Amino acid sequence: MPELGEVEIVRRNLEKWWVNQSAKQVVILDGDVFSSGQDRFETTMTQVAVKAGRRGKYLFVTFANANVIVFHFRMTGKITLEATPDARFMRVAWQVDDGWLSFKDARRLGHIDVFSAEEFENYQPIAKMGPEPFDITGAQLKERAGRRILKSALMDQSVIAGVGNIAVSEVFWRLRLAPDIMAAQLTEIQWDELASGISDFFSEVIEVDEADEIEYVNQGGPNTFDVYGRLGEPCPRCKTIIARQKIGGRSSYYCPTCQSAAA
DNA sequence: TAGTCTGTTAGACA
DNA sequence: CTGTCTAACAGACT
Repeated sequence: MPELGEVEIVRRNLEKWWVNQSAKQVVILDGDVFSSGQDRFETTMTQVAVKAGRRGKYLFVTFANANVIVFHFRMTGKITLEATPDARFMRVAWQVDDGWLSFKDARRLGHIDVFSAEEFENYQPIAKMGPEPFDITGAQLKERAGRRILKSALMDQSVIAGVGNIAVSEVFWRLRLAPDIMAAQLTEIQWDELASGISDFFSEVIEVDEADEIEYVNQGGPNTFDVYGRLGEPCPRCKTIIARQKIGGRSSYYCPTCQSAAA
């Protein structure tokens, strides 16, 4: 579920489903999901969950004993609530008042860590992460991005937290930025538009996609985006056929007319 | 079928 | 340090 908006939706769901309770039963179906702390997982899960938090694309739950369990979904991970759990793709499951929560991950790229409070403080991916999109100005974004290809800079989590491949395609289309534009080419006004555009995009995702289970465009879910995943379809603005180009190893979808380099 | 795609990111390399 | 590429993995689509 991977970009910031979807992770935030799961965080809110966990606040409803899990916080103020402890797991009644815990089942580990695939111990490989732990990149650290498997030996502390079950004892931590017996504690009451105090808070569900998020930084960028990382989701974490803080427990009564101050331990923190961190979830990262990578490409295809999710947390579901089911009355009768379906074991397909399930890696870990735990029972709460409303049913069974489980971490599911078809591609098995996601991971879980169990940290003490101090270890969590020092967890580098979060410690080094840039500001949340809701808390950054255009000028700050410009300074942090440096002089790289803009897309690469935005996807660097230490520049700004939570931006992924879909957000880049969608926000670039809205602002009419060419997919391969360099950071140094943006005007001050465009930096401001970019900072607010990213923040608006995530706010909308959270609003539109809020649901008990996240659906992925690439796994049969509906495509609610303007250009992402729409190769060969007409641009919603000008009807030019949407193209695709790899930038920094990741596909960018864009309108060759609206998003010309000169713009 | 076989090849190509996929919402991520750490680590290897130039 | 910077940027670029790949692996990790498994399923869906062409």
